[in-house]
Amino acid sequence: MHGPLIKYINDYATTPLTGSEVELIKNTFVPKRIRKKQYFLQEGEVCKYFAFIVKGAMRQYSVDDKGAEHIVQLSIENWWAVDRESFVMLTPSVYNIDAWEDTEALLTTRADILNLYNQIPALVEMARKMDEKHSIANQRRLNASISFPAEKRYSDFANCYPEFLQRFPQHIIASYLGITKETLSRIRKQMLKK
Amino acid sequence: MHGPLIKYINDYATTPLTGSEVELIKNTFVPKRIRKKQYFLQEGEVCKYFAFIVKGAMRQYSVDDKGAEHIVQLSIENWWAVDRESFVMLTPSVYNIDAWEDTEALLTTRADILNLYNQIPALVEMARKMDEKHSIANQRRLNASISFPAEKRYSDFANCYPEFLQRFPQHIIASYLGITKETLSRIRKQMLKK
DNA sequence: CGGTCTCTTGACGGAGTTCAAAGCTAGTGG
DNA sequence: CCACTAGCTTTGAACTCCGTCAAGAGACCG
Repeated sequence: MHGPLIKYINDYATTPLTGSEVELIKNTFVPKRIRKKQYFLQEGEVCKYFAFIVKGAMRQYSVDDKGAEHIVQLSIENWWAVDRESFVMLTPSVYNIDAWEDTEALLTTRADILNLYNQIPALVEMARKMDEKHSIANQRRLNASISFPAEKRYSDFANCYPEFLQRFPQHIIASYLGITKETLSRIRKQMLKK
Repeated sequence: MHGPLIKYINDYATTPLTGSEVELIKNTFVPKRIRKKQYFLQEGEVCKYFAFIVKGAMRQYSVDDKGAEHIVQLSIENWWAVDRESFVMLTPSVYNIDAWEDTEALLTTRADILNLYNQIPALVEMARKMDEKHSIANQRRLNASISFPAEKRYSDFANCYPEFLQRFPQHIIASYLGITKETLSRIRKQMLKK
């Protein structure tokens, strides 16, 4: 169960985890099943857990005044699911996170992970690199959202994350891109002509 | 000259910097003047330096096919200026960073800062917290850009960063929000009526 | 089967863009 | 002290992309 997480950390760190470090991690990250449609986090709650996805798919979204969902993050295997703002600041979250497919995840709390940071340098390194990667991806997405028209955003997304097109339906992708499902449908039709 | 940076780090870290650590930092961060309109980074270059702004204001933006600028980041005193993607991955940047006002900054390279991370735990801690904060801010902005209409994005921005309204002209703010200067002008007119 | 979820299509409306022109402001030099 | 310029903001009119609403067509699953 913890294999993918250990591999993930080792891939990011310069020196591999020792046996005792692996044990620590196994004791700290607790396996949890989240069934399709089940909430991992609901709006208004504090996000207590940081989840590493071993299998499955999750989505993070806000809901506006009119009840419309806006997807801010999609995650599949070897990704993380968490509302960082709520997790770090201990403030109520404005987001919901739920499972789009039946999911197996590894959960840890803020206290436990801070504790691990003190004991496992490789984990600190991994966290830093992960944050950097995350930060970069967000920067790109932000730049795309203010600089590019919908069609280019979609084709960039399709190139960059082809797996996601298989795993999530179109109206979810549309919401992630900040457009409606109808607009995405029309864009795809346009693109076929070329 | 290094005072604000030392203070900044101490504010983020749990234990204050020792005298020798302060010395290390002073030797690693090199002061640099960047005059108004002068480039700190040009599109196509690799971003070699990480800048802490002691005094002044800078902007980071991309330029699209039609020559229009899209502001992705604005920074003033006690903020950082860098294209993280280029800095970390050593890839040519798609952004420009230039000084909007005469600026005094403290510069360091990737090699030097990685080196410092090994010697100053407080700096690692500061970097982690800074990344977290940055990540959170980006998440908010992203969510805003796909969830909220222009007027709400502007009023949120005005509440959150009132200093920026003083320091940057309207057309810069408009670009940062992903709208045209004309639209922002009309939005402000609307808001005055209320 | 019937129900739920998903995708498509059309007609209409609205938020925001584009283009063009004019007004405003602050700094510069005579 | 005034004239001039450059950068910034405002305004109007036409247009465009995208959202909204509504209806229908597949597809999948119990």
